[in-house]
Amino acid sequence: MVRVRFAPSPTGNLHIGGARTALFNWLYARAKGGKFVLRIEDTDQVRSKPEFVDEILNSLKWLGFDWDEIGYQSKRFDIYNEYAQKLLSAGKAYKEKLPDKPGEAIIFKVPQQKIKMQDLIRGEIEFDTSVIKDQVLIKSDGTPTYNFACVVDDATMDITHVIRGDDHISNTPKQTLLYEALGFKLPKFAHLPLIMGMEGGRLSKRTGATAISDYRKMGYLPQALVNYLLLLSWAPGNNVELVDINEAIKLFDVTQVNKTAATFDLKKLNWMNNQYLKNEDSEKLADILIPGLIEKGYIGKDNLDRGYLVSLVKLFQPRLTTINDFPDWADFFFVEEVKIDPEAEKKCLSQDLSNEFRLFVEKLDKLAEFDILNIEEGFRSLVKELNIESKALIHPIRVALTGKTIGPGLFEVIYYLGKERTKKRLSRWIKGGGDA
RNA sequence: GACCCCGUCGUCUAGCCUGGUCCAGGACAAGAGCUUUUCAAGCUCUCGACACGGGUUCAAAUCCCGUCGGGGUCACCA
Repeated sequence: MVRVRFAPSPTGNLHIGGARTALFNWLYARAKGGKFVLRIEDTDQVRSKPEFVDEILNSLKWLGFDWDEIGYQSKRFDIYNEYAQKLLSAGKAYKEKLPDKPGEAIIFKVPQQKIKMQDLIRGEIEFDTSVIKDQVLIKSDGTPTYNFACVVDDATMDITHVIRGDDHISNTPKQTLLYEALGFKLPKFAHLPLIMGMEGGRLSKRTGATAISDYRKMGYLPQALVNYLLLLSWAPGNNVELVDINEAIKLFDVTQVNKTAATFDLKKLNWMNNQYLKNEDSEKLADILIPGLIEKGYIGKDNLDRGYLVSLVKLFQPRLTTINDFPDWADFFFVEEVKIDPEAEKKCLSQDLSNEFRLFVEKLDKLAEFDILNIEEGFRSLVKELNIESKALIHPIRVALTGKTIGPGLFEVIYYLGKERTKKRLSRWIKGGGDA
């Protein structure tokens, strides 16, 4: 039975790197029909905060990584002490009292030897432990150190595969020594390459957002983020980029993960998010958008026309990079007074188009049916009569109606805006009293 | 600095294990154009890489060695 674990420390948010480690562990567990164990590494009493535990758990849930078990290191101090005592009485560890420390620390005597470890991703890695100092097991305040708690936990929780970041590779010989000293069976190790920022080095806040919750706030879909993370250091083959998580479970294999560190590229994530956004069910997308629209005062809590909203979502869906783009781009559908972008006004509405606008309004009034096809037909006939280019009128009308030079097709916009609002917005640009 | 890991287009990668089918394929980005309704969507095209140097071999991105480059770790943090 495969048992893997993800062991975050609640001293901060769940970040991109952690999420990717969680993803690969979760995938491996699901692929092998094993268990995915969560272990909260909260031995640092000062820096660990319960709100970070909540934040991490919520982010994992949002990403869709359900866990089978959860444990907290802070509840296992007795166990760590028990094993430390064993090493002490076996003569493999000793106590030390430092003048500036409260109590005695328990320290592991590091035996000098060569260690060969097998890594599922990298193959054989060799270390000479003579360069490693004796390791503190239990600190003088009675709490265990990371490497010790980690070994005791992984062994006693029957973890079969330790899948973690590359940065732990040099912890592995230290831990291997502890497994041997304690008589524990060694798990299999797989060290994932790190995710780096665009400017090189570790992904950091300077380079961009690192917290998963930030990506959620920025309007990324969890499926898109997971798919993007999946493609960092792993590829399903056959030039496939968009891979459904259930498909990934079938195809994933840790041993095929790359060895090279990957750079986090927001542009590709954006593309990926757009792919998922355009394929997402419009009803579902509307549901995701509703809270934000209510918050902005764009729609009412009680009197919202869901069908109408879904139509608008469909209009913008292919273009959205993030969920948050929708309220920004579709704002003109929800407010009475359109905010006209000054640049757009200068570009498209600086000349007097009173006559053209008035004639267009007349066309709209004469339509047998106010629908997209008829609106376009009316417009086309007007342009023909005026003997002008379509775009000479389309762009000014778009700016007058939406305040923007870009957006969905104009005739759809007019249809969903409705005749009255369209006329009202056009009349503002008709000199000498538009009677709309 | 010591130790460890890594090195294919700007970025993510396929190919490497099992040398020839690779004058290296795909995706993102970028650039150009088309879409005579914009683009933030769509379509088409272009640009662009085996880090370098030695071997081994009839043949090397693929195997070996060295150099260089990048990253990580060296805490009574995790």
